Amino acid sequence: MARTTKKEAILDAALTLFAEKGVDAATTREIAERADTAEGNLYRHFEGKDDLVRTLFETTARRFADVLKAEAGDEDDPRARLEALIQGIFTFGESHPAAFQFLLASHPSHIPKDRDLLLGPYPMRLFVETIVRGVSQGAFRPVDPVLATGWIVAMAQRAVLLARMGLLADDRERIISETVEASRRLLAADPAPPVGEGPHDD
Amino acid sequence: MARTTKKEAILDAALTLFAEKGVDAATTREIAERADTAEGNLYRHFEGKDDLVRTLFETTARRFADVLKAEAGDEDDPRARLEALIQGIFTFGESHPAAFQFLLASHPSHIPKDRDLLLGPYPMRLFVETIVRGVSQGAFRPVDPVLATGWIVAMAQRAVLLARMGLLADDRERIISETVEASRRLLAADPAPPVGEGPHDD
Amino acid sequence: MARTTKKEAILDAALTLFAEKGVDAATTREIAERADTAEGNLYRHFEGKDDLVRTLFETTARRFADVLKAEAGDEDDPRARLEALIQGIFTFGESHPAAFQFLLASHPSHIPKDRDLLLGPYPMRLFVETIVRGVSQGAFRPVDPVLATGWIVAMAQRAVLLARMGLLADDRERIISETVEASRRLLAADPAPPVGEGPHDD
Amino acid sequence: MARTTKKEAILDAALTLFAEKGVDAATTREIAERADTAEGNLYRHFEGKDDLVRTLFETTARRFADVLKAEAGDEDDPRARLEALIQGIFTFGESHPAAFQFLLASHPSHIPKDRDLLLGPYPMRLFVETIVRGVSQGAFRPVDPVLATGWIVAMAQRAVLLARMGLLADDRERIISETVEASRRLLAADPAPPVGEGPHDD
DNA sequence: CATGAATGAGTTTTCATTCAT
DNA sequence: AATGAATGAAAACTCATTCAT
Repeated sequence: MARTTKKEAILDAALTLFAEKGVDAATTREIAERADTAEGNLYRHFEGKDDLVRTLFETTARRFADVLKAEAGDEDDPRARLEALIQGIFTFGESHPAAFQFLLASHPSHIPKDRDLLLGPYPMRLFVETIVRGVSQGAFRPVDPVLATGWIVAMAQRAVLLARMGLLADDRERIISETVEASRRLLAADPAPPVGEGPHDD
Repeated sequence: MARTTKKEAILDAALTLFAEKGVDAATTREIAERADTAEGNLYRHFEGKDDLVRTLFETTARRFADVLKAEAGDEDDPRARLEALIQGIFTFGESHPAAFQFLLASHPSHIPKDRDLLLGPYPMRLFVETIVRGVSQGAFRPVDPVLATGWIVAMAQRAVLLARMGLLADDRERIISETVEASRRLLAADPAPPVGEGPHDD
Repeated sequence: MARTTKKEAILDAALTLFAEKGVDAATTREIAERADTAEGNLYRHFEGKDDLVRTLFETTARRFADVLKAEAGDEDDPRARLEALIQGIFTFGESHPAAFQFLLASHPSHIPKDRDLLLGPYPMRLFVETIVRGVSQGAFRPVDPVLATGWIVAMAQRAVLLARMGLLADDRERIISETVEASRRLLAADPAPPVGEGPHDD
Repeated sequence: MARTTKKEAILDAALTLFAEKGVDAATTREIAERADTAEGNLYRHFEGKDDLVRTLFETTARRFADVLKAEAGDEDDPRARLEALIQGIFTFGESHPAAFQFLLASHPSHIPKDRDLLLGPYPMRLFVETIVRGVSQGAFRPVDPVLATGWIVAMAQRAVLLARMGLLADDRERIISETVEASRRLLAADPAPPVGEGPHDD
């Protein structure tokens, strides 16, 4: 009683294999086998292996963004929203491990357009926007929002990887709260200095 | 009377190509061509492509560690030492761009032994040791040193990548000092609370 | 609408070439060419060249055994049966010259399991069984049946080879009858000695 | 304190490897390694691999003939001489196992000239000559001497192989005496029939 | 004589893609 | 839609032979 269509089965199989061994090392034959279909059938649903990769990048990135959005909800406060987004990275890493690995470990040469992934309609944008707003509202100290996004996303991703490799002693909850706390410190606005004695930036 | 041996030429060519297009996409033919040698000669110096990858991992990781050590010198203060190490990541990213890219972007399935790269005799260990010492001396707040190493290294690496992709407005110096400052905030020990009024942790 | 499948064509081509030039000297390219197919197709039907060799050993040995069985029919008398089996070696050598050559001239290092070919479910067993029976019935003189099988099979095979090389003056029929006669003399039971005057076997 | 020259070391190494894995499967690199010399040096002593094969065929065939001659001595009686020659096959098989295997198992395509090996100045000729003489003297029954040589040599060779494979229960001495006895029966002249009662051949 | 790096043509094998059914 | 045999270009790898030292 398969609820999934053949096309979905192919996408699933490909995603898993791409994550496991990398895009190049995964063969169309393996993908077809794991999707329990004929190799030729793959070309009825996709233009070729490249198309499969492209499609997967888009859907997994969108799925990632969806998880982040769901986690952030309509939270308005930049600090709370940012923390929810970070939590979302962990959630996604756990609920979609293959997608997480695929998005992270694919060689740049396979990524359709680097800028898009980072700044396009996809995941990173949510961070950048939140940080931009937080800085302008004074909730965060002034930093380049793209750089700060890079820092925070990289931190969370690395935390997921280290946890997955069994290199961290703490449990899941603790790792997340530690990483959230770290991001808080990273962006915390400095306490307002006594009037008339502010720092000189020049 | 070339100063470089053929073996070195092969390693160089392979490193560049592996970094550019990924290990799988780089062919032995390309490598040989770029090294200006016959394809077969590659197999006199290495057991095969895999051996080439393994060798490169080891030498580039070691080279990375050497740059970090050189940058840190015999600095003893954990704070200063950590900052020097971070500076080292940028230095290495600039002086050995192909090695940097290769170490970062190779698919895990090509990495000989993940644990070794992170905790073995190689780069990451320098960070972990420094943080352990800093925490025990009270210079840093108490954190899991492996997790903190992950954060900081990931931050710096991502900063190098973003800069390389032209996504950052600031100049090199500024990006480095920002990233160093970020790591400082990440690990800064909290000010000692007034006696008798400390926070309750339970 | 060829009656033969591509797989059979490949096996045929390989057998011929293996017999002609030896397993090592026959290339997959030649095999594919002679089978009128693409080289890659060879690897859909077989795991590799080794698999091809293995498969051919099994099928040709079985085919050899089949010819022997057909020739021996349900003949019960050990003498008659043995002579039919010897006749079978010649028949096989003529009807399947490539298979005959392949079985004979392949280097031991290519033979999957020497014992099997000689004593396993295959050709030689038929001889051994017949000789065992003949000895126990007193039709043959007492000899090690394995050794006797070796003698007889080797004799017949060598006769086929010498004939094929044009070194024998006699015609086919004569060579066969001579060889059969030779085997008869080889195994003939000694005439019962007059009672009381027999040789002492100590 | 090597008594052997480099050239001899190369011949030895090649013979062993050719016997073990076949001419094609043995590489010049292996041969050089086993001879403890440089690969290139092989080409100082021989024109190439083919020359090595040719040389080995000649020397091993000659060595085989020498063993046979030594065994036969100046024995004049055809029966005794033939039995000594058969004994010689076993002697050679034991004293020069690699040479024995090399002469036997090399693919025909590597054998310089089949006729020469069988009938030329080499081993087989000794058998043919002895049998021709034995037949003309009435010591042996009338048979094609080439065919009879083939039978007897094949029998002895096969006996050596079976013994080497551990398929024979009897000990060395017994196997030899059995094989000699077999050849005796093979060629024994029929008892002269009473005058006027000769056999009818039709 | 000796060495072993270098060569390049050749080998086995892989794999994305096509196509007849 | 589905199949899986077939294709062929390209991949990794081998190896007899050459050559500078």
